Amino acid sequence: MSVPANKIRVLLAEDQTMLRGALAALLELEPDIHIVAQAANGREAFRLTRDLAPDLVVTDIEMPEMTGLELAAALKQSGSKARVVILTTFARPGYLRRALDAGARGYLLKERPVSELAEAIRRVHNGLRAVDPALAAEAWSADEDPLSDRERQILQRAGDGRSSGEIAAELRLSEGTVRNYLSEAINKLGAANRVDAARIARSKGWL
Amino acid sequence: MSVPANKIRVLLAEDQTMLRGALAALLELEPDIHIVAQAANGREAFRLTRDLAPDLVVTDIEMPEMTGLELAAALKQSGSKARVVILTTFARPGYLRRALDAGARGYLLKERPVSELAEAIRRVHNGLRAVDPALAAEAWSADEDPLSDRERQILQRAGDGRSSGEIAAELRLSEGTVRNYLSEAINKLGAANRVDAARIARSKGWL
DNA sequence: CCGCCTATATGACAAACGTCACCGCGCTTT
DNA sequence: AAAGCGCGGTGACGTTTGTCATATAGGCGG
Repeated sequence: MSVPANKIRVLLAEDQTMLRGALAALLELEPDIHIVAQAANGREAFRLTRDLAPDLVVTDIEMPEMTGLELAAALKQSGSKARVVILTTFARPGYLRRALDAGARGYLLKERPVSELAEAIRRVHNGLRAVDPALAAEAWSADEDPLSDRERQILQRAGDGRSSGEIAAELRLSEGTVRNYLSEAINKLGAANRVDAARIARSKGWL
Repeated sequence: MSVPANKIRVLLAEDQTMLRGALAALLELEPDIHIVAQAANGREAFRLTRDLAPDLVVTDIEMPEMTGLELAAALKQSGSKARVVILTTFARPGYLRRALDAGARGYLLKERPVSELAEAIRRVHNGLRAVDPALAAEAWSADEDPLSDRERQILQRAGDGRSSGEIAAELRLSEGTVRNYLSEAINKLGAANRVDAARIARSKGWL
């Protein structure tokens, strides 16, 4: 493998200031990596990526304004050439699947040391993939998201403590229909009730 | 302020490997700070603090085995001379109050830059306090936790999707009693139902 | 011992929830 | 045109939840 003539130009998107700053400082110490910009949310990251055309975007998933998964999809759709590495706390198969569908080349957990992040950046910049091996294995055998869009919408709100009536009003459905969708979702997930169903779906990365 | 003759000996407790490693590396670059050990959970941090007697413990709150708040309380109770700085994502008044009750001298958010962490470490080592100013102000006017121990126990489980019957069996209460406690909690928190109540209590740091 | 407080329990009732069978409409597929 | 399908809706039924009034038993200061 050849040493790059120029540094890899990286944009870092992460909403937690302390982690973002610490990672930027450490990555900047690497001889072949340069942080061209930092963003505290997905929308800012999208704008900066368009303006600065970094080689690579390292992004968290759960951020305000726009999630990292939405960011990856938006970049892909806008024809950006920046490659995307997802960096997240969550080992949820559903997240990995969505990330790869959105064109991400790397998926790394915050449970791993910083050195692996630098390594993943190099691999992806060289056209390879960098997916956490344990998670990749798990994702292979993991179940598909069985929820429809409606069920997802409704389950999100139910998991937040809204009543069937409130959800129906918000989504302009009848209350009976909302109950029907919830019953379906509970059944599909093998849950005991709506709250349990929301918990399960969240844990799998389906919400 | 005098420059310390010897470095401040710090133990760092944080369960997320990447953040822990990055902070340790950056703090170690400070001329007056030395990381004597790292811990990935509260129990380990407690043991290492006993064995290594650091000047100061920087700890996350939400960790496996033992939370940072429990760690602070345990250190205080065991007569440890190590001072405690809490470092957390959550700007919850209830957390701050519990931290100070447990003897913590610092409370800093992960929303702040790394430089402030180093500064907080120095302040606390010099016998001062270091509490996030915005949060301190908010905590002053914040409401007291109105929940009893029983209500907290029950609300936790209800927020996880357990039924009244299941909770009753687990805690050896009658189902009616569980419903009574939940009704009380819902009323105290001004919530619409058990799930809403759990959400509110969590957001205030009472669960 | 008395009164009071707290924790737990009971019963009753209305509201919300979960389930199921079934309907109607618009769209595809054939 | 007929059949099938997905989405939304209805009605009915039993269960769970939320509320309230009330009860009992133990602890504790006076």
